[in-house]
Amino acid sequence: MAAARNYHHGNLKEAFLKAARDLLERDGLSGLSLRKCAEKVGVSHAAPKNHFGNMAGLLTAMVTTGYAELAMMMTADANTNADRKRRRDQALLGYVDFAQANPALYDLMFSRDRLVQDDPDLLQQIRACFVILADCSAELGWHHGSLEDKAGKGQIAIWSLVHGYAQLVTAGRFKKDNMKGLSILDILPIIEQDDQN
Amino acid sequence: MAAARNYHHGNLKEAFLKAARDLLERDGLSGLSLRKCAEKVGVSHAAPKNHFGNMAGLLTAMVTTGYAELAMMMTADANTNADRKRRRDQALLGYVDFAQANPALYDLMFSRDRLVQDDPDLLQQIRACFVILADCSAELGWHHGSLEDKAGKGQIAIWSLVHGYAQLVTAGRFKKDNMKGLSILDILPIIEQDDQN
DNA sequence: CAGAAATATTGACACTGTCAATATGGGTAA
DNA sequence: TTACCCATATTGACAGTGTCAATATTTCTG
Repeated sequence: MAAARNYHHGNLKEAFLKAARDLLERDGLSGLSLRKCAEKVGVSHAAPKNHFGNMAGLLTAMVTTGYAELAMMMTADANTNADRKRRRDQALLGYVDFAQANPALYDLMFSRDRLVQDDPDLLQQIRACFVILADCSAELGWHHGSLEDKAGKGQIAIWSLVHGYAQLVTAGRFKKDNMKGLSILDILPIIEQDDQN
Repeated sequence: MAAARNYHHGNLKEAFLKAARDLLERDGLSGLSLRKCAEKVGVSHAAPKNHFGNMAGLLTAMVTTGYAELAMMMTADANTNADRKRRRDQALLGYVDFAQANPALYDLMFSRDRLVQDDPDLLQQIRACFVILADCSAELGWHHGSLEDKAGKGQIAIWSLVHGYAQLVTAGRFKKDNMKGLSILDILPIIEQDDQN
């Protein structure tokens, strides 16, 4: 066997990640500590250092797995042969689903604080999510500007919209009356420029 | 004089808020502590308790002033008689300007962790910002859905877009090549539904 | 089987938020 | 003025935190 049940504990790294994620969603980021993770897993308080270096390393590793899961949620049952609009809808719905299922982790994923921002694995997973969103935005309408800007601006727009929506919804910023039966797909088409004013 | 130079220190509460904000933007949220604030102001380490109760109280008060400033930035040089489109543009630009000028505070303002979410003053300031954005979204185009949904969905859409854009920009998530000379006003009009696909 | 390397533990340190007990000073009424 | 009360500030203590150096233990390798 390659990486299972080796050494003393056997896959302690993944055990830490799981414990940390449980604590994060249960008690919030301020309720998460390395020592609680260690106790939950059943090892000494300094054990995490061997696997993550420090707290920022643990959080970065956890966030990296979060982006990987986010990418999976966006492409879950997406038949590659399906038309792009269908893939786009699936990606946006999956994006919001992920945020609602993992609100504390989602917040941390967009925090500038406490993460190793230039971690190569993290950057790679972020880029993978960006690629999926870029595919979504390829057929977005475009009123002004040159054609070559289309892709770049479309990516910025759709990521801004879905990220803002996801975070504001999970933060409870919108009144529930306004949200009845509403989804990100209902919000997507309503922003456009009103030229005759 | 009413509230200046009273008691021992004189306006210690505002001194704490200013010190906390300096530390927040300089060292990030994880580098901010009550004891550092107290030392910076020149009082004992337990002094903040009298004014804010605890750390969450201090952060909540700071965030509340942040929302007040955000509202001011959105309505800064907005002539009430100006047409709505002009006021909308000013509000969106002011919104992004605020986020870029106070990135750490802006992040904290949308954090579910470490704040007293049901603080009345905080809720009031958030609502004030929402009202301004609601005014902005009143003339947004609307392709589908009934008229009575217009206002609610428009508010959700525009707040989602500008919040997502502001946070992703301040987090450095967009490549600088794509952002050259771009503003939120360039992003606003590009999202619409493509019906013929 | 022995040495090396990876992994885990122990003990310590400085720092943190919070609290109870105490001290200090301004405001107010006699 | 004097005496009192109350808001405000200080002190000292405590449990909890991340981090590190030193040490111990287990696994891998030759």
